[in-house]
Amino acid sequence: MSKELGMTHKKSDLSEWYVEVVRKADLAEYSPVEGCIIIKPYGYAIWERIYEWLNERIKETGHKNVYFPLLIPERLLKKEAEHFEGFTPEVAWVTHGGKKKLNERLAIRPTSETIMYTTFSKWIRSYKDLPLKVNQWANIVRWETKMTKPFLRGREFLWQEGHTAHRTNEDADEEVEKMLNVYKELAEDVLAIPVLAGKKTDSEKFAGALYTMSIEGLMPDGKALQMGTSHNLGQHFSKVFDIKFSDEDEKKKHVWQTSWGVSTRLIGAVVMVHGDDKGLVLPPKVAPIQVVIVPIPSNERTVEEAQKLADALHPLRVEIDERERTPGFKFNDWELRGVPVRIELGEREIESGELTIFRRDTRERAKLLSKDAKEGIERILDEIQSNLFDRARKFLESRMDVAKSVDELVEKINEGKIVRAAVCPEHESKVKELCGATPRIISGRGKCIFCGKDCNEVWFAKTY
RNA sequence: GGGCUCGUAGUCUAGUUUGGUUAGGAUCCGGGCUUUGGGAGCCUGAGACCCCGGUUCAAAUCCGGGCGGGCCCA
Repeated sequence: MSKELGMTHKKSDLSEWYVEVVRKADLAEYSPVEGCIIIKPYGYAIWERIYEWLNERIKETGHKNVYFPLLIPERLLKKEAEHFEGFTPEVAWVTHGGKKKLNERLAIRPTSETIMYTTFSKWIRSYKDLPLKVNQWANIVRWETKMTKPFLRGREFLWQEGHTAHRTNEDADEEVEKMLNVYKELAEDVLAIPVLAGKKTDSEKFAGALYTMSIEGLMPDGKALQMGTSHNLGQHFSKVFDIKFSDEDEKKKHVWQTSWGVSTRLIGAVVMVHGDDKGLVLPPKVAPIQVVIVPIPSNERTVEEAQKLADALHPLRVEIDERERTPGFKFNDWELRGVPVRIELGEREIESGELTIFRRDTRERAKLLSKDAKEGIERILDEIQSNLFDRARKFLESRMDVAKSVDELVEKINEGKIVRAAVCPEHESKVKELCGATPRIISGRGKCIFCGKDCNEVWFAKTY
């Protein structure tokens, strides 16, 4: 046998482990384009689980899907100064059409506010047109110069971006919060990743927003990962894109806007948070395959039994592994791919009427009466889902801490914690200088640990 | 942005220091036999020196430049 088949890095070497598990579990591979990955069928299937759940929620909350162009004329991108400033360093430009140089460069969208809002101004005439609530599923290009990592940071990624326009700021506030909560629910209930949710500091907010809210997960190395953002754009964009409506009082007013998004980065978070030394561990709700049946040996009789069992388990996502490999090979292979439940089905099981069930999260075997298969497996999948969440929650809680002084903050950050500390905006950069941590979200109010001034208390952590 | 490293079949690697047989092995892949409860075995076939230039009788090996990967630090 070869060690190269399985994982060679321990999860404690997180960075190398991560890249190895992404490749060996067949989620993604590198492409000929620097910084751009190929998402393989197994990885894409995880995205489809996220897509299906979230798309449903986006519609339930009153949004409609649309599609706007990939290319954004430079003059539109430039309109909102702060936005342009913020995105300029990482915009990729189209300068030629065939052999002809374009009169005006076209940006490949780094986000779609500017192209969408140009059109919003035509769609919105009256308060009766509000709220306008749309969403698009699209790809995005941001020319990252920092080290890229599959799913977590790349030059192109897939996401959804919601864009809404409202009559009042209160309505916009409500929308921002509502969608943040949808994201929190996605992270915690579907991906089994506990998150901190709240408002960003001004230094970390979206370029052009009034304020930004986000959900932040904590990775095993103590670095925080921004997993979703929801922005109140105020009237910054409606003023420059001239999105006005006639209100009931017959006055022309600018709309209040929001935008919000999550991306394929979530796949990276799932890998990091739940995986172990044997490879991927997928929460049942996003696992492309929830149950794999390994017939032992793979012959007519066992495969027939496996097929009956698979039928009985409908509509769970079940795969029967009929490959001409030994059981041991298959066990290792499916563990590497993180399938939550494996059923070992051989003569023993057929004769005894008891199934052998292996749980990926605990790596333990149990017996289950064949006739109770459906409800038994469903129960186990639920248990795995909540066990993964509990495990991650305990980890997060063990790494949450408070600092009352600068030394304490630096010390705790260096221990891989996410630390609450009051730091005024002028001293945020000092924190980064001292320990590499940046403000994640605002947690409350306090007196700055540097200068004693009244200010926000903020969660600090190193980040991806 | 700074530093350190590494590019040999699909994958992992030996060979590079000290230039010189047909570039060796493992795995994967195809065919055949055999086997199946934690990465089985035998036979057989196919498959590689990142690119460009230089030095040399001779370059995977030395030199220069590119391109690409990984790690660490700001």
